[in-house]
Amino acid sequence: MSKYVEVMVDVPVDQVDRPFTYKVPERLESQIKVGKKVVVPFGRQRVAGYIIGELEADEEDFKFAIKPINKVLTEFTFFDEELLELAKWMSEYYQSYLISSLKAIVPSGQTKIKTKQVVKLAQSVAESEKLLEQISDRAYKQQEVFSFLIDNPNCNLSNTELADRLETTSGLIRTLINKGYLQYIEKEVKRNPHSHHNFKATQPLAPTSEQQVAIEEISAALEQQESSTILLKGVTGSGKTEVYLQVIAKALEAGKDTIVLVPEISLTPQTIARFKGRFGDQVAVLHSQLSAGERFDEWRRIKFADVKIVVGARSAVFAPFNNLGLIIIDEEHETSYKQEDHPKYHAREVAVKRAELAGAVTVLGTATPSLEAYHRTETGEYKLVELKKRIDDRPLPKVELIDMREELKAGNKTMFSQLLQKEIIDRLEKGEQTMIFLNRRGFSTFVQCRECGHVMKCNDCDVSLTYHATPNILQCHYCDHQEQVPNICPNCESIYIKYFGVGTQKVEEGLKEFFPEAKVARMDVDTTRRKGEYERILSAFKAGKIDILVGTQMIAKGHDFSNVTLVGVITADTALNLPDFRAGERTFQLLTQVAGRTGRGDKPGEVIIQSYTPEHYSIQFSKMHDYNGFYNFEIETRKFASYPPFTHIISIVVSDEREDKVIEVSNLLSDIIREKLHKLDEEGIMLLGPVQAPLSKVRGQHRWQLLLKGGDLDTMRSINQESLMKLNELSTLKTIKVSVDVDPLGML
DNA sequence: AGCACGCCGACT
DNA sequence: GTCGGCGTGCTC
Repeated sequence: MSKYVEVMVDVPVDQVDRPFTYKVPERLESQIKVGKKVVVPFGRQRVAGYIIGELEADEEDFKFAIKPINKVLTEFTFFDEELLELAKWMSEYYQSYLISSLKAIVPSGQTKIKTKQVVKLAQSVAESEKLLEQISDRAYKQQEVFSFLIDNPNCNLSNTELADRLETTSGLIRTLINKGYLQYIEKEVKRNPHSHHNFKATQPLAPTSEQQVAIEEISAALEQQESSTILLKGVTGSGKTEVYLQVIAKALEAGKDTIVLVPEISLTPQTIARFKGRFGDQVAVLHSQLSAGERFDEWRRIKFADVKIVVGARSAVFAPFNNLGLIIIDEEHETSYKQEDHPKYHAREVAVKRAELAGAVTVLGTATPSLEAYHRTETGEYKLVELKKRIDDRPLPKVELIDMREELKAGNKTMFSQLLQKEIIDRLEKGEQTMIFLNRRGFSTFVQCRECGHVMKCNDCDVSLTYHATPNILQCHYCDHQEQVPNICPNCESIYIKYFGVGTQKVEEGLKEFFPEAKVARMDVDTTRRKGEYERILSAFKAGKIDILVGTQMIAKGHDFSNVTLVGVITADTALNLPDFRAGERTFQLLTQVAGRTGRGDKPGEVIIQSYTPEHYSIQFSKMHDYNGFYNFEIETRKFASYPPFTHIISIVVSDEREDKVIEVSNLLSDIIREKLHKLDEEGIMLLGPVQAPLSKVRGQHRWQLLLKGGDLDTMRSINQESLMKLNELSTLKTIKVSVDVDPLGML
């Protein structure tokens, strides 16, 4: 009997999405463990892989020759059995390769431990003291360096650092090393991205009675020692974060670790400060701006050091804790929790699964639960805990709806309604602040020839180009392609080219024109691309150096500005016209979040929503701050049309540069699936399409789409998988890309 | 994904 | 006569 391992090789293709068995050479036996990264011979090459299983066997047990692994790359493991289990679940649920799921779990990029050469005594302190006397008094600098190290044997200084400190040269220290008095030792250094930050320590606040109830409910769940999920539905400004902080403290008391997920966009220094302020060094932060090395260091702190809490975006759900007790997902409804590339997982679903494996509690916090989450409180899957009141009983802001069609009829051709103008002036006079929200960046959303109607479009994507006034170009928001603004229509050579639609740049310009005395700033991807810019704008706003802040989604998230008493929404309907069954939900959530930015101080807030379809239920219910009204309406629509949460959707997108091939493959695949559905007599599962995808071309890739819709996800998945296998057998067009998304969030 | 094997067109 | 086109198949 000898030792063998099962290895997933780092080759993400269909044919090798299964473990391969390797022999463990005797010299490596002690290093073998599930979760370690290894190098193995694979065909004629060598590839990296992860150990996912160990076994004892005889050579004769195998029908084929077994090769030995070449190398074990790390002393530590990248995942334990629990995370491996989670990866397997993810691969199955989201139909992705196991190696892809493993790579999603493991820290990406650099996984080298950074070391530096530090200068140490070559002998013990006592012996060194004797040696010191041998150094001639003429070499007084050498004596000085040597005695410094005798006095401070535990300092970790490199040659140059030591030379700096003692005002000498690295050559002198090298002499001491050559004489055998000192030596170099490799020492690990940890990058600490927050070392320069000082976080002000905070104490728990006295909870309101509602917060107290929520804390008790969650604490009770924590004590139960079994997995459960709680939806914490709290209106904006109701103090959800304080509830998080206090239940984390409970988890800490019980010796359990906590993962806090926040949307990427909310992972700001202020957010981090709230957690570090309460729990100090027990908090690690994982965010996308960390370099690969910093990220790896934080990962190691979580795995090996005494970190108990992780705050991070989506992928922090894989934080390598082994005593997980609590997972908090803030703003549970946020779409950024869905991973865009394979495995296309949703962090909420992964969190609930991980909690199940670990016996932990998941808390989903939001003012506007996703239909999925709220529906599960009705089915009893999740427990519902509510915070209905704002802190200090502050009222929710008054919401005014403006019908922009009426404004136009009344002769107002500007993008600001009469009321919005009046209220902005009022705020400027009172020295209070205004936020103006718009979901489109750029200046104009499209550019059209008035003569022939030609719209300037991106060559590689099926979208119109957005005009950006600075730096005066047309830009594609899907592929970042830029081109010059034409003087004449490329189609009919007319000179009558007009800019339509409103973007943040245009709003900013408009505000400066209307209110020349006001200080106006804009915050969107374009103005915050440079590092630190985001922070700078927000702190200037907070400090009152800006009267009116214009922005996209970015300004809608979680910020707490007590002097903001007016929020304007330029057009509420931009998302409503998208071909997406979640359009209403998106709009309701967005308007509610935006409205929540005001009235957070002592002064009451006001919201003005401009719309061309103010009668739409999403807009009406958000005006009333009526989540339940919205939910009841929306859930009926979903039920009627068989949409999630009553069904699951699997989206299959076929793409290639050659549209005819895309259509051919789509049709073939649809025939295969339809035949299977027919044979299985699966009436509960529908196949829609193939149709040209709503976003029919991206980066030169034509896209056609098929949708499987039904209640039985397991069956849908197996039909899908078998069909794709069959497609692979039948089709000669194996280079055409087919991408599967289980539970897609958007239809685009 | 790589990489080799394998069977048909234009060239040192 | 070969060099090389990319179709097909395999990787413990």
